[in-house]
Amino acid sequence: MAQRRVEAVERALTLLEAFSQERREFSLTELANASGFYKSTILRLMASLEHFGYVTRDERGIYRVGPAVSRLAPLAGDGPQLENLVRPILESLRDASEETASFYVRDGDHRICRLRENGRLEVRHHLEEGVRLPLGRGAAGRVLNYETPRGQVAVSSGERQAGLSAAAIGIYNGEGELMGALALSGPSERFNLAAKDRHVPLLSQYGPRLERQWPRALRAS
Amino acid sequence: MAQRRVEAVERALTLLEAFSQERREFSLTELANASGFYKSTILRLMASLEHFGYVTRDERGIYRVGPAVSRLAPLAGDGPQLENLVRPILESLRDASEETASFYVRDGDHRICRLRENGRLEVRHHLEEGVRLPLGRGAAGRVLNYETPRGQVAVSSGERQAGLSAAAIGIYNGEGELMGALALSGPSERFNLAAKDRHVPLLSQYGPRLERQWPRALRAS
DNA sequence: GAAACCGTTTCACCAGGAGAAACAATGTCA
DNA sequence: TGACATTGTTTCTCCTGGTGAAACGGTTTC
Repeated sequence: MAQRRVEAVERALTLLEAFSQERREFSLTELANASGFYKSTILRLMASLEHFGYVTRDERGIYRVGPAVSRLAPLAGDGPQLENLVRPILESLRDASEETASFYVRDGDHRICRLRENGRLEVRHHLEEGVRLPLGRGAAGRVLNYETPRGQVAVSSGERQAGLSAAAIGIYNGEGELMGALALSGPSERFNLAAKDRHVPLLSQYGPRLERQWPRALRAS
Repeated sequence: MAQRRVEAVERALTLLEAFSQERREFSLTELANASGFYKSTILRLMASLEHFGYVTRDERGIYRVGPAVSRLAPLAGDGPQLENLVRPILESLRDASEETASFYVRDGDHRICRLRENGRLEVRHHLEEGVRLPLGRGAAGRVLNYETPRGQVAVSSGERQAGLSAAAIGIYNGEGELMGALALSGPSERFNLAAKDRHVPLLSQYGPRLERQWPRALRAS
């Protein structure tokens, strides 16, 4: 009886999951420890991933994420469309608040920072596009986890990371589906003072504006 | 006797290869036609890819590239490091030439546009990050295919696309390995006039400058 | 209302992948 | 210098589990 999924593929993808911002290089043995698979198995799986450019391997045998993902990344969600739509809003939010503005989408039981404009102040929340964070913790996390009613701004302080505060609002498309979360974040000491009077109103203003511009066909995935 | 690669994994990756800028949505049957695999096979492979977030599937059964690749993309090569290094140079080149500036890396028998700053003029070469182009054709393509001696600027006109001209120079690390190609491109009519006097010298100037800044550990993959 | 087309389910067969152990090539320490 | 540990690689047997083909049920088309 055929399964409904393919184990070998899932193992290969599990290996890819080991790579992260903090850990972007693996030797064979390290991958074996991280995944629990046999080295011979990993060797075969990684050879296929390497053949398609999803990982590279240098002369010392160290594995890294390869260029093929860079090719696919712009196709995720709706490629440049999302960027053209959201980026200008992030820039406005960043300039108006002087804090880091970002747009998160849900990815299973995590959330991914798809776009961000880092604040310009020396002390700021420095965020990278593509980082994967837990659902449920942090303002944007709770919004994407459906813990916040539509149209309401969630705020958090030190929830996911000590000293970091944030505010976020859900972005819904015309059919009422949650497309992502628009967020502002910065150091608690400064952020909390201005949150009520400035950051929350900003999101209440720009969130619905973004929703109004949201194209019917765009799913930020 | 065990193979040295895993067939099921390669089939899954072949399915991902079907997606491109021009074609970012597939129904099951379309994928079957594009890949030649049986529909039942595709259903299983895609279920695994979907489970890990590499593709998504909407209520109508349409497949799209999923958010997991957005998570991995910043890890490719050396993530933000490459961007922080090359982006400022692209901006300078773009401003000095008024044409589109880009940075390509090799990916097997193709090249990928990793970073770009599009020109600001109305008639311009509009390029997207992540596009995959053939090796061997176009100035950057020939550079990455080792058809141009180190330090020399390659020029092309209408080679890959009619009406499009470009100039490119190879970027080598301290060990003399080719890391990528720095390129300028624009509409032939305008570009060719200024190429000899402005664009080629600009690349001769910025190419070596980038090489001097290139960190020992950075491999753009 | 038949034909065409779609996505999905089922199942027998056997290719091919997992697992384990053996092996080779370095690296490390006494 | 030699023993031992650690790394990546190869080999081989067994049997899982993936492929391929056909059948199924729903929807659209004409």
